[in-house]
Amino acid sequence: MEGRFGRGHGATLASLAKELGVSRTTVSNAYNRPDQLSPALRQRVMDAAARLGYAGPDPMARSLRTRKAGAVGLLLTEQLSYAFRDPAAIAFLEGLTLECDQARIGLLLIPGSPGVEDVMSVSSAAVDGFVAYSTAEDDPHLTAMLGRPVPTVICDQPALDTVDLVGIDDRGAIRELAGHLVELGHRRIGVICMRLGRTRRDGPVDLAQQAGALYHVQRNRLAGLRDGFEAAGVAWDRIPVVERFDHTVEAGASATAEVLALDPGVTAVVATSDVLALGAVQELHRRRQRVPEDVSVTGFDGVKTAVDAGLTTVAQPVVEKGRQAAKLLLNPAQHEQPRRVMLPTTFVPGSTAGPPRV
Amino acid sequence: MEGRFGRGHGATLASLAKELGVSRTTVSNAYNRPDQLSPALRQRVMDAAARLGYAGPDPMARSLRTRKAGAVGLLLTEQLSYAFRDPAAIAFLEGLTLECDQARIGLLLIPGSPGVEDVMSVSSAAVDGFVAYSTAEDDPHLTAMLGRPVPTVICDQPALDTVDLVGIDDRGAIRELAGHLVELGHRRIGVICMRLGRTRRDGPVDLAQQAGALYHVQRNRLAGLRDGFEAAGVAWDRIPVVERFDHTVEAGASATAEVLALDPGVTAVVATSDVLALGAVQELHRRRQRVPEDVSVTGFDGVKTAVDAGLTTVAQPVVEKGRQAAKLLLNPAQHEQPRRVMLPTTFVPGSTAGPPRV
DNA sequence: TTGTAGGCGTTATCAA
DNA sequence: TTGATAACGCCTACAA
Repeated sequence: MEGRFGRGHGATLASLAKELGVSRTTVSNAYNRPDQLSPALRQRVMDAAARLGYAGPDPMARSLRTRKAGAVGLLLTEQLSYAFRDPAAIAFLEGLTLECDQARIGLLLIPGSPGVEDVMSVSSAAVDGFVAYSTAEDDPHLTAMLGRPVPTVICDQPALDTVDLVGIDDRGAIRELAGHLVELGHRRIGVICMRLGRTRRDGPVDLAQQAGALYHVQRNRLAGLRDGFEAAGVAWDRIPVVERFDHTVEAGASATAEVLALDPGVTAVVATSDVLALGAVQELHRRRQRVPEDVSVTGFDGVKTAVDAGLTTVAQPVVEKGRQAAKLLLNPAQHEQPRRVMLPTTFVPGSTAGPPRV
Repeated sequence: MEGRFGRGHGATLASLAKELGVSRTTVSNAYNRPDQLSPALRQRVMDAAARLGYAGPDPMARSLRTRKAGAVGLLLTEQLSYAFRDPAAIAFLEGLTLECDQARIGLLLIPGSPGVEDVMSVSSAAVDGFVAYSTAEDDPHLTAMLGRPVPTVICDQPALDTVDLVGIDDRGAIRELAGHLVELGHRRIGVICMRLGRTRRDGPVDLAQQAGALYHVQRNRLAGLRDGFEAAGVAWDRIPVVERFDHTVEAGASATAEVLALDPGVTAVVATSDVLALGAVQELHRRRQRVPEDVSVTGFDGVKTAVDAGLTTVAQPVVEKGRQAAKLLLNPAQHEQPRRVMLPTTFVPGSTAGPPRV
């Protein structure tokens, strides 16, 4: 990736200055402080620049000198392309960029998949700050990011007591959903959840695995469900909980199949995300089961396609999470106290949860 | 955005070297060429780094020295947040990031709205190359980008004979669609299109404005429609063409209302994008018109929601456009000849185009 | 295996 | 209004 059709290859601020017989300061000022210069001289500089194919101060040199990159980094800890497939991630990015636009700063998407141990992409990212979106507690990219001497904000997870956080009350929100199912009369349910750790694992998870999940959001959602169902006297350790590493509709469908194999008598399938829930509905329909007459289904997130499809779920303000994260980053903390922005969630009744079949 | 909770603020490669009583080279090697170092010494370096809070070589200084940023820039010439609202842009980004992931390089989203004349965000972006996505021919951001001495690829528009391009045959593709409508019997149609220039304008456009459009894609699509309809003996200058600056479903709806006011007798509304077409369908339904029984509607792009809704349209491989753009950028041209990657389009019959009402 | 030294291209400070 | 000088923090021949 070098050169291009022989255009402006070598001119620098210094070479321009020499050509014009002025100092480098003058050329620099022509670009950065037009008012510190006679218009005539400035024009001479600009003309010469055009003639020599000088496109202005080199961004890297400038960044080194000013200690500013003019960009913030987004750490996803997932294939970058995932961000454009997952509706919640897309909405989060929309919120983030809303603020970036306003502040006129760039957003650098930093590559780094869960399996990759190489954190060079993080340690060598030229940014003025980082936002980490929903990473595992033990992710090396996260560690690398926290090591960098720039402000940092975490969205969703993990909650660390040295870093600003934007999130929601996952545990409380899903507990409410559980309460709703309990009130409808459900006592025999199945749960499908997103990945609990960074290594691929698919299948049923026991209590220890639930408690040890390094994705705090999932851990909290499972804990919230447990809160809700145990309050109604349902033994949590008898509820099948099936994990999926991939967060796709297909994964939700196959997880549902697995839940039904584990307990064919469930009257409700609770998913910890809308995407998985959509898969559950799909699998149930494939089996000629009606939703919610035969089996109820609930999700989490409130993504548009799910809400449009009538899913019973909990909506969280994802775009707003992005905005708040950017705002925290752009207005760094004054005190030593890390800041917490907890956003409200809303129960979405939908039409996929009803009384259990009798 | 300075500092954070007093963590590692000052350590540099040089200070680390002094602390350890070794040369800067040694410390540098510890990070960049571990094999050029005795494991013991390397460990000493890393330990000292951890102790002093040194997070590794400064990215900006490294970039300056190596002349590599480890990122490519994406120029949208639109609010950044737009990229996460427009389905086609999202798909393009997915394609782009698919390749970025593989190459382990970052993607820098560069702010710059159509109205903004300040191109600092472009001239000071620390990137190894640029992809410009569908910009106006006269956009100053584009000019600034082309001035930078790094490789560049343009997607969709404008077609410049000095720059690599990825695109489709807009004119031919939509001509086919026009032919389809002609065959069905449509002779009286209305057209709604996206913005033709960088300044806000909404309303009917005349022939001169069509020909002068600085967004080549729109110009070509209108030309393709003209080709198709004139071939059937329809006088193009009698066809109402309504422009909308905003690319939203609402804009499509209001443009449709305007078309219908201009010619209440149209039997088909042709939109130059699916998003606008969706708005057309919406507006027609609001008016209790059946689609396609009363009025036919066609789109362009083949975005998922539109295809799912049964829209008659032309599908283009948007994700693939992103991949190809990234590939061109990552494998720079060997010759002086600019490269052209023209991707195939597919006619999607859908169910929103039928014979005209009699 | 380790050290020396020059320079990447710019901006900040201070003086003229 | 303009110029001289000193960093910014690092990489990399080259030498030892």
